[in-house]
Amino acid sequence: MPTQPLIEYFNNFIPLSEEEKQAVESNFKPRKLKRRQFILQEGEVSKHNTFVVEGCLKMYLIDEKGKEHNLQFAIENWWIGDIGSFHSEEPSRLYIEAMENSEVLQISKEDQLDLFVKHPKFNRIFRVFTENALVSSQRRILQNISSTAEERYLDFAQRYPYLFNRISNVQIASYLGVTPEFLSTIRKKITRS
Amino acid sequence: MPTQPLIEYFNNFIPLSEEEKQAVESNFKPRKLKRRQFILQEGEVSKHNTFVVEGCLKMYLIDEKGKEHNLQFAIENWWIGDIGSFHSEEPSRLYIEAMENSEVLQISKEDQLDLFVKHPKFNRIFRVFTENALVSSQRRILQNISSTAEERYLDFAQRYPYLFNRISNVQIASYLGVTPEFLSTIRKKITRS
DNA sequence: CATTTTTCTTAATCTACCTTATAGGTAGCG
DNA sequence: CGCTACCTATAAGGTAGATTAAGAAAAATG
Repeated sequence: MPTQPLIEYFNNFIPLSEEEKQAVESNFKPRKLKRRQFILQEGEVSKHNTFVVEGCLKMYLIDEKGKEHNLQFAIENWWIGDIGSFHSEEPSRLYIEAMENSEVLQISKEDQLDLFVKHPKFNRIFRVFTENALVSSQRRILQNISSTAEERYLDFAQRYPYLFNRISNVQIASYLGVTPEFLSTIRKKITRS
Repeated sequence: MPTQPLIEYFNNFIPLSEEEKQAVESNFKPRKLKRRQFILQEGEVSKHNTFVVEGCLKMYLIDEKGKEHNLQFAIENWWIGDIGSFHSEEPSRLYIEAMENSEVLQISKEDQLDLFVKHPKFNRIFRVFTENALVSSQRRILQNISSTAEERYLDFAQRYPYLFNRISNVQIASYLGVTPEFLSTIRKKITRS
């Protein structure tokens, strides 16, 4: 049963009934992704909410100069998706790409609405997930407007050690909002001290 | 009835039954604030979720150098609160302060949970609010890591004209993550061109 | 295994933004 | 109304971080 990890994930959060487990089983579709494969590209409407069973993905913006800016990473047991486009059904400005061969579970908008109506518990579960995501997002904003790149880098290493040891510095630099060259000088400075 | 603006606000979003209106009426408490008055200070646990009926508030962090960094403003029909502290019941790192004499409606955590249980529609309403807040928050992160201060300033002016004409440049600078002095040079450059 | 692509580093030059200081203007407040 | 606090502008000098370029190491790909 490919949805097992997701059922466990929900169940750890709030215990699910058999019907609720069944609903997860039937509404989420498994999908295998190869490294470099996209599940969303700029201009497309985001049709799915995605849970990562195995692997690693990134969501990013490409600016007018062609540079990538990472908004989010997602590894095992994380969610990823352009919520704005998913709800407004307007074209996304973002890309979501597998950084490793990955395995995900996806739910469509209709199926998610259906899940919320038939099993209201998920309304509450997703409200709390979204609240948690908002809290992280706000913490990151405060850090961006109040800390130096070095402080942000050290915090990232502490906060996400599993990501830190899994992705390249180029990707971390893009997430922090600095160039890879400058991240390299930061790293040199840190090891010296 | 001081909760009338909030009831209208909810009702415009999703029509409410009479019992639901009644529940809003009885769970939200009105409160008048004077300019400079705090409804949250660093070290306190955030006990309320706040809706602004009239006036203007800001939520900010004070860093180790004593500088304020604005995370959010709120005027009429906006929500403000430290969601992280509100849910975790851990001390907040943030301040929420009235920038004008204001009138707000506040709900406590128990009352909000009670509202969600007795009137599940609010679960859905608050899920959608939180999603919208997350989308804005993510847009701001992308802007912080990919745009210059000048671009962020022009975007702020376009996106929030009512705020732009209501608060000082010092406050805008703090929100954008630049010093007031540098914002002043940006403004000079813009008017010249 | 060989080849191509990506990653990390270093260094020089350049720019966005900060710091400190000064001063006139504007608004809150008794 | 007048005082005080805050706000805005300006400018000089300083620092964080970008850009460009180039080479070596590591990893992906076939």
